Amino acid sequence: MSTPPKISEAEWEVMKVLWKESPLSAAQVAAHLAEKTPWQPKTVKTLIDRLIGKGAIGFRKEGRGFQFFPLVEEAACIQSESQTFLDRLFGGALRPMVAHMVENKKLSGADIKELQELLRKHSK
Amino acid sequence: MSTPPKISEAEWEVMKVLWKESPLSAAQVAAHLAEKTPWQPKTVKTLIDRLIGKGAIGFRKEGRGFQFFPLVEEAACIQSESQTFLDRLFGGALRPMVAHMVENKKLSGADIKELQELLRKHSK
DNA sequence: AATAAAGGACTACGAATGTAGTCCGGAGCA
DNA sequence: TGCTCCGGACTACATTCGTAGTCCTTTATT
Repeated sequence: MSTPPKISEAEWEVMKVLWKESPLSAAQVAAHLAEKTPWQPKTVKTLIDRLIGKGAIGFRKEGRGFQFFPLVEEAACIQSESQTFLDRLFGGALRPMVAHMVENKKLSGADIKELQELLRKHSK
Repeated sequence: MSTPPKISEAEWEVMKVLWKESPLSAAQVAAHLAEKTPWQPKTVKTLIDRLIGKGAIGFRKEGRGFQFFPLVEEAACIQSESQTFLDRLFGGALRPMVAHMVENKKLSGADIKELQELLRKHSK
């Protein structure tokens, strides 16, 4: 898979809806987002159009309208966004970031155990 | 200091220079950035102007020119950027992000030890 | 069949961003 | 003392983003 396109903040919300459930019509996506945001259906449609332009989602004619679905994987997008973010704030250094986050966000005991497990596996 | 202003990607580079060493003249900042980026001095000056407008840096007249210095702390900026980022990509959940990063970025043994230490302290 | 409703295509428009350029005033040089 | 050059102030301009609106066509309804 090629590099995922740059997805803006608002567009990301659309992608999250489609990653959770697809294909969906524009109206359905708008309905999902209406629960979380104050966006008008037209706004959502614009975001969808732009995502199509970026190659992030695809569509097919289905009955009276179109159905939209992701063309890029969530994991790949997270990957590239995380990379950009890390480079920007920490020059790529993960440790100070995790330190910061561990201190400011609470983690469940299970989360911590999983992280410790991850670290143990990678410490060799 | 109140909430740090929103600092764009290019502006962030300027801040990093000033956090490392300040006060500096515009020309000095431009010189530092010239090593890392292809930006013209005028471009750097524009970024500095915008950062002043946002209240992120301050200045004082010093001899023939101005000296610039940060008004916001690096830690505070990192804090707020990290939060935005986490909310956007992970709905605020730290674990999947760290998992992703641990698997994709290599950490030094010392980094891992420090992280484990951090987690241990927070696991209670 | 005429009309109303639903959805897609195209247009809008201001703020932020990346990336400079122009013009002007003061400091130093000839 | 006039000219030149550095740095500061203001201006420029294409893109992207957020946030919609308008208009046209296709479909369902009476």
